[in-house]
Amino acid sequence: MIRREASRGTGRPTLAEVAKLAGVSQITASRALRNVPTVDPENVAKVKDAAKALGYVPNPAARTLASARSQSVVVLVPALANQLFIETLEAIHAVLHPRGFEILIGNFHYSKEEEEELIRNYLSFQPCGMLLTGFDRTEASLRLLEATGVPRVHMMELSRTEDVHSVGFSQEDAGAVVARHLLSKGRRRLAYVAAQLDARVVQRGEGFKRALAEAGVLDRAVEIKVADPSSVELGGELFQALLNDHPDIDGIFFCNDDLAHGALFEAQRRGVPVPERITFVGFNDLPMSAHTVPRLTSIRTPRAEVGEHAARLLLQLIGGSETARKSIDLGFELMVRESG
Amino acid sequence: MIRREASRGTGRPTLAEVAKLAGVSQITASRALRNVPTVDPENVAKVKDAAKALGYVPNPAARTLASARSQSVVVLVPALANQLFIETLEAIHAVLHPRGFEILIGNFHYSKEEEEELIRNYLSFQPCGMLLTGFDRTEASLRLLEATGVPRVHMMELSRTEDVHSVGFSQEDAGAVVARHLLSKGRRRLAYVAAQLDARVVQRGEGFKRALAEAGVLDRAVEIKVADPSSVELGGELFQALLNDHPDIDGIFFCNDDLAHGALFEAQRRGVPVPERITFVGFNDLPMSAHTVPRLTSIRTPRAEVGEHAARLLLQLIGGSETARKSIDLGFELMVRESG
DNA sequence: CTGAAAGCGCTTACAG
DNA sequence: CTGAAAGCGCTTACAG
Repeated sequence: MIRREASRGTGRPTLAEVAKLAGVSQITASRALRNVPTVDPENVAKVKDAAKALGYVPNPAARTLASARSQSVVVLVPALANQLFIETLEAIHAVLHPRGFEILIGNFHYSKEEEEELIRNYLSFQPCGMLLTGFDRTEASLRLLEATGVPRVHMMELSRTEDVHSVGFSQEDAGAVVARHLLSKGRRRLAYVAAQLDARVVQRGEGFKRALAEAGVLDRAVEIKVADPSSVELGGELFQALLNDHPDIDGIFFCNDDLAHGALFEAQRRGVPVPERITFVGFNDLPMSAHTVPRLTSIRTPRAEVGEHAARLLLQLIGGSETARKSIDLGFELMVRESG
Repeated sequence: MIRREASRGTGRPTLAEVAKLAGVSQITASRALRNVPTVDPENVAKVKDAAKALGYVPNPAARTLASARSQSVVVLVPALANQLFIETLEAIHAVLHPRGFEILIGNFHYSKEEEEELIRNYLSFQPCGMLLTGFDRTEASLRLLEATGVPRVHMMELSRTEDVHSVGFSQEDAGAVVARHLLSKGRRRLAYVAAQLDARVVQRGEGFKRALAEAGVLDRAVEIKVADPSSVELGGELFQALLNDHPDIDGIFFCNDDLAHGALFEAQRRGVPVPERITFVGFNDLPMSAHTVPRLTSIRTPRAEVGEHAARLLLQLIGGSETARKSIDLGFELMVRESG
């Protein structure tokens, strides 16, 4: 055989080769490529030219091993089968990928135990930052996070304490806004229909009930909560159950649009006029909600914006900025449409 | 401060410490933990006990650097904002994660150029395998894949040649099945409405038209194709346009369920009875399709199964199995419901 | 079945 | 602003 591959290694050009071609030491080449500011601009140019000429691509494993820190950001979400988090992930990606960060996506399926296992596992990759969903997790998860001291930002909810960074909006306030909207439409016999009972779903319900209490109609309100995963099908079933048990309900707040869509289909099948007989309000404002029959009134949540701001905030923390804001409230918007 | 962190490194227990505690050499410890079969079972037990006692977690960066191969599998999908690929990803994860593989998800947004950039980027992580969507990519992408020789499996379509591994079903046949179904319902003036024109959408259309040609009704058929991303909204718009230009159309095949859902809403708004006046058939059978009004007839695609089988096949290739099947046809199923 | 040595490709820490 | 040396934590290749 004429030419043998190196018996070990990747066969790709290395930093040493780049340095040699550029006529500088390896460490200077390393600094130049990482844009360390102390390097002579002339040398930076030489190194970058050499890297380009050789088609040099840094080896992330070597970099991580040497620095004990990867260029990976871990993002933990409770679900993927959910437009919500996809939009958030895309926004995160759009901020971090161009800056050379890798994104490791972990789906914990609304399970704290699964999240704990993911945290344990991903920490072994020495991520340079983490983006987490909310604040509700196991004690062990919390200890792991604190022990490693990896910079992190919590998404979707706002922290009540000053020791963590968060980007989101007030789930409680959003629930209260829905309640006041239904009341303004003259509805008095109201229901909260919820599934997939995570902390945020509970908070929405709390805000909803708080506003009903303030209006003096809480005692007439109904709450249906099931732990099952949300789905269009479940929405139809819960609506049917609600109608059977409480035929005089005149307004429903669904904890998410999926449930509301299913209820909309079921209402139509049963000939229950929406909004005339019952008013529907959803949550999240999925793209489809503007097109259903009738079009669904819903709370538009800033999903993409949460991802974008959380990623930017994390970037500041990774960069060691002390001036980073602790908490960013992005708000929400009630989209009033035909269903109520 | 009482205790300082080590100035370099992770501070985590290392393989050397495990080996020392177990009373064997480092390389024996390494082999024991990787389940290399040649190690004395007694030593394996000692090493595993020591690892457990120390809370040892392998350092993936060191492993990757030393072996020039990571434990990561790259999965490239054209979209995430799409129930389809989420289910596939979940199935892949369920197979690979328990076996210690990390999954790097790349979304190329139906762009071949973006896919090429992702391939280039992810290859620097030295993945041990890749799961790709379909066969339609740039020349440069193909060269990169061939050059590195990373084991790979193509998903969703079936390969026509014998040199690549694939798991999927015949998109063309599925299109033909839809056509024959519409014909069996007495429909003769048919349309194919498609967006997001990737290779698979085109193949479905080809199969559809082939069957129409065989039935002698192709010359009366209409095709609407737009390159825009699919959405519920677009489905409504395309349906409206079709109705205006070709009011006598009596059956429509939508290239995916999202478009069909939008058309269903639009039909209802305009008072066009489905299926009486026009029959609708979708593609993919999203969970919602069984619940719309009317319930949508659609082709159920084996999305989760594709992910599962592709991951298993890849595992065989990674393990060096020569007996792995080249191509796995998982088929599809026409779910006949109310819309046609 | 086991091990000492070398090496993977980078960055850190220190010195100048 | 630059560099020689050491080291990160593993696995490979070879020898026994």
